[in-house]
Amino acid sequence: MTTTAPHDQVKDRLEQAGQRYTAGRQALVVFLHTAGHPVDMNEITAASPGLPMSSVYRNLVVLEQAGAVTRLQGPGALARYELSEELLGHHHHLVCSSCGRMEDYQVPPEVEGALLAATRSAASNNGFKATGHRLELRGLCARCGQATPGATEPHPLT
Amino acid sequence: MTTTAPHDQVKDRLEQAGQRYTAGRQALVVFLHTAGHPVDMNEITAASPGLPMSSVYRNLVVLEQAGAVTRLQGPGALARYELSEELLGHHHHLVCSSCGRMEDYQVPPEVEGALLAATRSAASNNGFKATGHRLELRGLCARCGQATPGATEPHPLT
DNA sequence: CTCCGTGCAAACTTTTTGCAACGGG
DNA sequence: CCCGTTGCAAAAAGTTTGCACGGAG
Repeated sequence: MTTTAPHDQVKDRLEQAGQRYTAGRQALVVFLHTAGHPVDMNEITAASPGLPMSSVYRNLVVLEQAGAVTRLQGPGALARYELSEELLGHHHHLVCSSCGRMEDYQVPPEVEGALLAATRSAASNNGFKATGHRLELRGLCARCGQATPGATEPHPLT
Repeated sequence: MTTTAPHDQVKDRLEQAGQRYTAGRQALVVFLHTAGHPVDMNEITAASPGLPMSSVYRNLVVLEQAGAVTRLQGPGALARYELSEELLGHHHHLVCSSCGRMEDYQVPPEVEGALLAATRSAASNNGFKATGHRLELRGLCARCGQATPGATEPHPLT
């Protein structure tokens, strides 16, 4: 699961963008990589107490612009971040409607094919030029399975 | 396109929740209904200058809890709202990666079938109990088709 | 020496909440 | 009358920005 973090690719992308692959950025990439699922600010700061949020946000912006990180908007107000599909490969997400947690998820190839087809057929629709797709499977994660079903309140932490 | 707004269903739902279907709420429902796509606060307040945002937010919460309105998190920071699927029927969205605008979109039945199948097969995955799905087709809307492709900045307005 | 990156604090944006006044049933 | 609803203003939550310092190239 914890295969070596994609430091080289990230470094290349950053340097192409005229940015350095500093210690803080490496730590961020390692954290995103080992987390294995899209993380939010709470998770990041919980993992490194004292780390200033502004630096984290700034580094996330830099990494996003370099194409190394993707920012996702979950159901809640908090943004979530993960390594980009260019590093991680194409995938989708399971989203817990109770706590907002996300997990990566690969759909079966037939479904992926159907989504590709839908993207292409939508390419003509309404003047919209569709270029990609994003699927969320909503439900309850293991933690929330038994708690307040139907609710939308966030869970304690992580 | 502008079939009669679903006042009766909304009213029923609100009354079941012990809430009234006031003028402000009716106006909101009419606006959501005639807009025909998920709208954000800017669009709402632009349509009714002077209307206090707090009331709009509160009414949206009430309507959401009554199951008449759904809150969507677009790519940007602003939340978008539309009439719930219970009123509008099941559908998905085209999302402009440049300006954040969303349009409703029905996928072909085969794709919908594949999504259902994926939802069911994910039901077993990771302890996640998948109960529904949400598909976004990303691309450029008609307005943004020629402008700054690849960018993620919002467009002027509406 | 020159920039890029960092930390801190303050600003900003979006959304929520408290409180007093209003008005329909 | 009562209680849900409204408006205004203040607060909260999340994110962004300005500025000065420090370290890498």
